[in-house]
Amino acid sequence: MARTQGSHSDITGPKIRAVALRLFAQHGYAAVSMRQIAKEVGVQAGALYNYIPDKQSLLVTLMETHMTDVLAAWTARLETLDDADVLHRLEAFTRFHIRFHMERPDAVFIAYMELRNLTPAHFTHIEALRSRYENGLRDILEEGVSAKAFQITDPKITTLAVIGMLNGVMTWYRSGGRLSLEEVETIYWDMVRKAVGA
Amino acid sequence: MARTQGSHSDITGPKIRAVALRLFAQHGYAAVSMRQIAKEVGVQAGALYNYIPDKQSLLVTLMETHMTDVLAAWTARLETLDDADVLHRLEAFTRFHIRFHMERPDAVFIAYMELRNLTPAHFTHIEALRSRYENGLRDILEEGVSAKAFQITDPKITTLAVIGMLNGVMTWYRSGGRLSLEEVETIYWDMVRKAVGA
DNA sequence: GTCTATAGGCAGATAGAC
DNA sequence: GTCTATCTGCCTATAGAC
Repeated sequence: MARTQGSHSDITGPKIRAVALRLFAQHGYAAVSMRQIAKEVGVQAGALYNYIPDKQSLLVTLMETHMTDVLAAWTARLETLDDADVLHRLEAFTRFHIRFHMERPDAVFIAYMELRNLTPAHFTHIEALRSRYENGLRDILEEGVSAKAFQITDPKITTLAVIGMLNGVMTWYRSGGRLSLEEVETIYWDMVRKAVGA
Repeated sequence: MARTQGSHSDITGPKIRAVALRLFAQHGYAAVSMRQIAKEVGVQAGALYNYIPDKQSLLVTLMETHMTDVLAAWTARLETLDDADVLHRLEAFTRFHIRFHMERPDAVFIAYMELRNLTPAHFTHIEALRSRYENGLRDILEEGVSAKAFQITDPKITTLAVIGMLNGVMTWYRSGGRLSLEEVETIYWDMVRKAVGA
């Protein structure tokens, strides 16, 4: 049979990751076959193995990329706020978290839901990245407690509670609904501010 | 070959559901085979089909059972509080939600994570049950607003934010840690109370 | 770098014996 | 009600041609 497509393709690698991100989020890692990914990329299944050693590595790459992206983006945002007081930094984190995560719902979903499909070593690695990000919020809360700007009994738990609350947005918000994302941010910021006693 | 086990077993049905609940939560619906379930139940794969028409029905049954259990338990709890004021009802919901869900982490995880594996009809059914439960919280919040006991700009969103915050407990709390569940409940109740402006 | 073809194995579900 | 055996089909990953 004649080959159906020629070689050449510097974009096949990124395309594989983009397709996998969408399919893994939609159906779950275990439910997606390499053949499905290949079909949507537009190559045969065997060709995928020129870009990835195996299916699991593809998943790890997607999760790692997402976590380092979040970290880098928040670090960059924080640098623009060096002189801001602790309340403004908390507001910045709240709005940043909602907006950044709403822009990549597939990556967010995968980074949380597919942790159980990682080997222990990969799991530890990904969770370390997540901790570094969450510590960004914890640092703000602890500074607010020291400065007596916040009334918090347990900054570690408050960190987890706030992150949990903000993550909830991803489960229900759809653009084109009753509220703009800006309005949702403001409502959540109001709740976060009150919850920390500021 | 001789059969390895005799017939009779009124407990095989419940056992199948218990095993499936654990395995689906641990590895994900798509990653668990009927043979795996059968092995842990102690029967051959074919025998499972005396109890369930197919794999998907098993998943639906688990999710439906969980949702009706939550609804029934909260309804029962609410009936013991008929004369309580709105602040006490909100506290009761907060503590109930954390405690009830922490007692069945597997069912909670499945009921949230495996929604994408449902047919549209099943999805609608399960989501309707979830809405009925969440409306229990929304009713409290709206009553609190009417009574001017809470300062909330948007009860619908506050409902989702509070549920999201409380659900976060399931992702990190492990018994035997630094805090008892009672203490965690109290910390979260403190945040919920402040967040609604009570 | 992509193709075709295939190895080797496991999947969900069913049939018929007991 | 459970067994064994099996149908049919898809899975991941690799080999070798071009």
